[in-house]
Amino acid sequence: MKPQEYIRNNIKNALSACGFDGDDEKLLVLEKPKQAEFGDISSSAAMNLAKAAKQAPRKIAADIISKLDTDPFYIEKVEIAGPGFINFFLAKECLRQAVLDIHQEGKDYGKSFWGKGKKIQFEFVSANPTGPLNIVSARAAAVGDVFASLYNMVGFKAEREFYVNDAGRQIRLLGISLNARYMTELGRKIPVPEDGYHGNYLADLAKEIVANDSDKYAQFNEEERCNLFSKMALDYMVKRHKDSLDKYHVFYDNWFRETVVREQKAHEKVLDYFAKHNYSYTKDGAVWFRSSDFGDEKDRVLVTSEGEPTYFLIDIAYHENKFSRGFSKLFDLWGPDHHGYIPRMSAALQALGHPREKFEVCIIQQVNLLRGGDTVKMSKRAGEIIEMDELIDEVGVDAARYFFVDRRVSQPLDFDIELAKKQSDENPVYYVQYAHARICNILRFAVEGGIEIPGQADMSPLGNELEFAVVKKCLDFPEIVSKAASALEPHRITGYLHETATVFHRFYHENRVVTDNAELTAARLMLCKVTRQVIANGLKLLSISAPENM
RNA sequence: GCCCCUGUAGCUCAGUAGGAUAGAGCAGUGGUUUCCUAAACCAUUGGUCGGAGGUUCGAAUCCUCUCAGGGGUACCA
Repeated sequence: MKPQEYIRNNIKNALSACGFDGDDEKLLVLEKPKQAEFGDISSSAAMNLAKAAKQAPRKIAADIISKLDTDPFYIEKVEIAGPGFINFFLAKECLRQAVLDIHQEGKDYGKSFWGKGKKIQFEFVSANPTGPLNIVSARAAAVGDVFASLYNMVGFKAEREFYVNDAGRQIRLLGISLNARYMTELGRKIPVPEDGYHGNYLADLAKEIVANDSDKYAQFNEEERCNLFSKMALDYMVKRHKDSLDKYHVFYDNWFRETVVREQKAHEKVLDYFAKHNYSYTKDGAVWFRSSDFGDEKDRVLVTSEGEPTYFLIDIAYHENKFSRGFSKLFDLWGPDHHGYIPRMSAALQALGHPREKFEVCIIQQVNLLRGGDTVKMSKRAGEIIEMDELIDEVGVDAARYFFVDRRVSQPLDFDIELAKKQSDENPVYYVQYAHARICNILRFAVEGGIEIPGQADMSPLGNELEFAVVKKCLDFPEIVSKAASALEPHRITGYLHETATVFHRFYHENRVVTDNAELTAARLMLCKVTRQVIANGLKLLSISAPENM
C-alpha cells in the first residue's frame, strides 16, 4: 500500500470512530505542507469540522489523532500544528520500500485507472488547409497532444483527431488563388483575388506544378481548372500539415474530412431532427436553431437565405458523427476567438440529446511571439506569419513543446524565441533533461567501474534527508498526473519535473553514489534508477526526449 | 452595452473547492570544482498579491464596487 493510501484510510476510520462522516471526500483530502518542518502529509479535516461541531479545531484534531492507528512502518509521528492541522511524518521504512515499488512498476509508474477504459476524444489544431500551420497551432498541438497522453495515463482510451475543413467557399478561393499563381507562372498575369490566399506557399506549389506538368492545365476551361487546383492545393496543404505535426511528434488517430459529413448528408439529418422536435424555425428565408432555449443568448442560423448550410450546421453534424463513434466525452481545443461559439455548440448537442457534460471546450489562449524581449509583429493579411515549421527548426521540438505546455492553458503565452533557443541555465528544458542525462552518466560510470546495476537492492543504507527528499518527490508523481489530467493543466507536469530535477541535483551534489561501500552504492544506484524512471515517464508524457548525455 | 481571459518580486509565471511565515525560474549580489557532467549546487537581495469595501477564527483565493490591459460579440469559416 502506498503511504498516502494508508493515511487516507486511517483518517477515514478515525473520523468514523469520532462520530464524524468518514465518507466525506472533502475531509479526506490530503495536503502537502508548505514547509518540511510540518511533516510530509497533512490534513485540515479538523478545521473543516470545527464550525459544524462547534468545537475548537485543535480539540477535534486531538480526538482524531487519539483514534489513529499509527503503524510504525508508515508513520514516524503525528502532530497537531497551527490552527488545527494534523501533520504526518512518514517513516523511513516505507520510503525505502517505495523505491523498490516504483522500480517494480517501471514504465507504468504514474498510471492510474479512474478512466475505466472509457473512449474519449480530443480534437485540436484543425487548422484550415488554406495556409501553413502557425504559432497558435503549435501551442494547440502541444497541449492537445499532452492532454491525450495524460488521459491515456489515467485509464481512458483517448484519441486525437484533426478536422479538415475541405469544403466550402474558402476551398474554392484556394483553388482560384492557385490558379492565379499558376497562370502567372506561365506568363499570363492573373492577380490573386483580394480575399484570396496570398502566401508564397501557393506560388511555390504553382512552380512545382509547372515543373511537373508544364502548361498542361492551361487548356482547361477556367472553372474546371480552378476545381482541379482546389483539390491539388488541398492535398498539398493537408500533407504539409501532417508533415509539420509529424516533425513535432504529434500523431493523430484520425484526420476527419468535412466532405464526409456533406457526402453522408449528415447535416440534413440534423435539420430533420431539429424540425421534427420544433427546435428550428424559418424566418426571413433562413432556417434558425432555437439555441436560446438551450442557454445561448440568441438563436442561430443553420441554413442561410441563399440555401447554403452554415459552418455551424455542418459542425453540429460533425460532432454528432463523433458521438456516433462511441466516445463518452468530447474535448475540443479552440482558440480564444471562438469562445463565443461554445454556448451554441453546447446548445445544439444538448438538443440532440447529449448531456451537457459530455462536451467540453478548452480555450487555448493566444501566443505572443517575442524575440529577445521585443514583440514580433505578425500580419496574416500580408502573409507575414511565423510558421510552426520555422519555429521548430529554430528552437527545436523539445524546447518548443516544453514552453507551450509550461503555462496555464487559459493564460496568454509570451514565447521568447531567443530564450527558447538558449542552451543555458536560463532555459528550463535543459535543466530537466540534464538531470536525466546526469543519472544515465552515473549508471554508465558504475558499469565502467565493474559494478553491476542492481535489479533488487537492500534499501536500508538510505538514511539522509536528501535521499528521502528524492523518494518523497518520486512518490508524488501519480497524483500529479491525475490532477494534471482532471484539471486539464499540463503545466503541473513541467513544474513537477523541474522540482524533481532540483531535488535530485541537490542530492547528487551532497552524496556520492558510486563508492567503496557496496551496499550503499547499490541502494543509491537503485534510487538513481527510480528517479530516472520518473523523469523519463514525465518527459514521455510531454513527448520530450530524455537524453542519455548532453 | 453584454460575455470571456488577465493583473502576485526588476522580468516570465506558480499558488484560487478559504488555511500555517505568499513560492519558483531568470535577472542582481556573494560563494562552491584534486571528487559519478558546473547545462549543477549553496547563500543572499527583492512583495501595499491592481485599488476600496465586505463575509469570518482565518482572504492572493469567496461577494460587491472600482481601475487597467487583451479577446469575443455575423444569414464568415
